Amino acid sequence: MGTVEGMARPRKFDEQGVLRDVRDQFWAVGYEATSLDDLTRVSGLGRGSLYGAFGDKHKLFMRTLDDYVTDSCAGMRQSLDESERAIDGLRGFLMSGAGSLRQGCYLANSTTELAATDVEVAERARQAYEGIVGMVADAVKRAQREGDLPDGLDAVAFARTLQTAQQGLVYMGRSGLPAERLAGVAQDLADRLLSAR
Amino acid sequence: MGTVEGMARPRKFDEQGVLRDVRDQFWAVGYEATSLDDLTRVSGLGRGSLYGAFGDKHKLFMRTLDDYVTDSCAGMRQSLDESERAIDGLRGFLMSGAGSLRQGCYLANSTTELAATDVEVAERARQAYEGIVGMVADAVKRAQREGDLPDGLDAVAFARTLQTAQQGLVYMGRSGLPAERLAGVAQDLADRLLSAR
DNA sequence: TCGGTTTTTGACTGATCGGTCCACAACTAA
DNA sequence: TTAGTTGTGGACCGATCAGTCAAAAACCGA
Repeated sequence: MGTVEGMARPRKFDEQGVLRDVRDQFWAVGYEATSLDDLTRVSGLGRGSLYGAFGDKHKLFMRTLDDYVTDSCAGMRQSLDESERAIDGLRGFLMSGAGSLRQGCYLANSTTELAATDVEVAERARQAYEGIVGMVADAVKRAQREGDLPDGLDAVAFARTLQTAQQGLVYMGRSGLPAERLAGVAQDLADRLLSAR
Repeated sequence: MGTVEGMARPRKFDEQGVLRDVRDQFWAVGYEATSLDDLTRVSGLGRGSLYGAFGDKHKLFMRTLDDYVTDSCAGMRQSLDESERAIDGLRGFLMSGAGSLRQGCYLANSTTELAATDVEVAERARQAYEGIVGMVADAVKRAQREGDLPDGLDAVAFARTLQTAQQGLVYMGRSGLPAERLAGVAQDLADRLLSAR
């Protein structure tokens, strides 16, 4: 950590790089199936360094999950905000569920594996989905102002519907549905849920 | 096993009951997080009996997964066939995704945890979803004949869309979305995807 | 009752688990 | 150079892992 005086030996590794490698390992095979030997292997760090820098396995995992959620939400926010018409952003949000394929969504995978037994993971998932619903609902309201969605729509409820459909796409990709079929489903869902009627 | 002669000691346990208890344990915490001690505890059987009757941990797991898939598919088929109008069966199928709540779907949970590394699980998931798509597509075709869905619809493509939405509901339930909100989303999705237009 | 067969039980094994610890390396300030 | 501090690597720990095995128990046909 940053020291105030008598600097001592500096770290040899790149923290962000290690977190990315560790996250990818958890992502690929899950939390329980990842051993500390796996983590030292993919990171190139010894156990002492890993523990000194990030704490135990669970703390390290939560760190990667938090970073992922933060980055993902920021990306979504930006993508939704940047689209000239909100309806295009919403379509992009929905279709993004078809993009991750076999890898799935790190948060979704972790939630499925752990949320029932790990309250910290459950709480992160709850916060993340609440945040996403809020962002999507904002975009829905903008689309309403822009005349692309009916005024009568309950923005928050509709945001949850879109989020559910998006997660369905993520799951079908994870489960092995071929990319072209997944893309077709995404297109179909977008047309049915987001077509200006 | 069934013996031909000199019958010997009969089994003390109920195979179906053991399989149910074991499945519930895997279902609750996942495959990797379940130890053999957990399995002996919930089943009441010793390790030898468990191995003698079902083989190792993975074989036992696959057995519970196969049974679950068989039962689930049979239930779906029956539910779809029994509905007087196919559109009602389809609605029931979609809404069933909101029924399992925190427990989720055993196959979906297992697929998320293992499909990326376990080809047997991946193959079971593929077969199951192909079968379900076929059943749902049959119901879609019936609904078309009954005038509740437009004739121009690609039944198989639309079946995949419904399945994706249903899995989205399952996931949102697993991730902790409160029951009443989940029910609302299910209702909304059903109205949007299955309303006779 | 008894021989033959299968089931049951739990002690046991080697491997691996997550986590700790410490000798040593690498650096800064003086 | 030296004292002080922190990072590194890997040996090591007790616990737990999945899986094996043999002795005892429980049943059958005869």
